[in-house]
Amino acid sequence: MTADIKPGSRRRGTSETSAELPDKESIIGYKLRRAQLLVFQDFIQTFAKMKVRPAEFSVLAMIARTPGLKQTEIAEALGIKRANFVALMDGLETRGLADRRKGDIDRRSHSLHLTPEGERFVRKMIATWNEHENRMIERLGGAQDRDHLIELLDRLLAGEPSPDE
Amino acid sequence: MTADIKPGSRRRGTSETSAELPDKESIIGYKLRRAQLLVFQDFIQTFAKMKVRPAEFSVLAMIARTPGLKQTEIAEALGIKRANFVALMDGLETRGLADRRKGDIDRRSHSLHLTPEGERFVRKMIATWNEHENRMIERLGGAQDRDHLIELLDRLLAGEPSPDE
DNA sequence: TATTGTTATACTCTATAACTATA
DNA sequence: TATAGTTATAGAGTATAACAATA
Repeated sequence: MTADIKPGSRRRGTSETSAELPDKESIIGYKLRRAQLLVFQDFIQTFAKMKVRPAEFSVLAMIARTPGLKQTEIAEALGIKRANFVALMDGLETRGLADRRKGDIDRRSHSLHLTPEGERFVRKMIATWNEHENRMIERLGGAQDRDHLIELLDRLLAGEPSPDE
Repeated sequence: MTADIKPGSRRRGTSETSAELPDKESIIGYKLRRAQLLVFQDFIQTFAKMKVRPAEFSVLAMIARTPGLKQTEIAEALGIKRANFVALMDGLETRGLADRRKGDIDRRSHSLHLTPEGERFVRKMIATWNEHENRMIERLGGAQDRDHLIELLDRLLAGEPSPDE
């Protein structure tokens, strides 16, 4: 259960095994949190005019990609508790962007779809999103670096269940 | 102001300029959030027995590295609003780990120090932290990959002011 | 009995305004 | 007048328990 870190890589990082005081600049979780905050802040500013928050964006994008999924399926896939999903979906429905349809076979479930207005809204949303995402890719140094970052983050996430109930 | 992404890197990522529906698996902010949540969850579990949360850890580590800093200096460096720092510091003081000393020159300010018990606590804390951090480094593939991840995150953060008031 | 969606609720983080004591 | 620390408070985001309708 000991770490067993690969050797020959101490060019710049801090100690792995000693009792050295950690510097926040080399702590994975700290840097991850700061970077995530920055990216979300850019996202929120970019989408302020459209009144779309990150969670709403991910729900709309997922309904657009795969219409007809059940509420619980979408909530689970995005790591949102189904209890908290209700108010989020209420908002999208009130704004006329998406709607719930009673399932034919299982009448407990709701399948989710975009309204025609929701379809139009999502098209504008994607354009705005490209603007934001390209800005982040530029900061990273290009799409290749983006791919590399995603790969490293996937390694952290590998084999983990969705953080849902 | 258009993106101007480096060419020749479309091996795996999704489109940068079209109106394609984004897949959550290739969205920087989404992956960043999930990875950060996972790392913090591991941190919280690892430190459950010591009753130390991430913010408390970073404050204790910073006081240990640089004793005598003012409250506001530490709060700002860690991206914590000074109003929210008060309760956090109250907790550390109540537990006998750190204390505030009235500044000699400027008697409005408080300089922060560890108590002797705080020093002992921090030593145990660092050992526990190494356990957690090594687990994360292992997941990434080694210290070199950790360094690479930190570098990519630093690019996102480059030139940004601390997200403080 | 179990599951889907729902309500109510609570707890943590974060954000802002206003106060006090010093400067 | 401005600053350091503080208080109070409000808003997100997230977590759990329990209920009604349906399976």
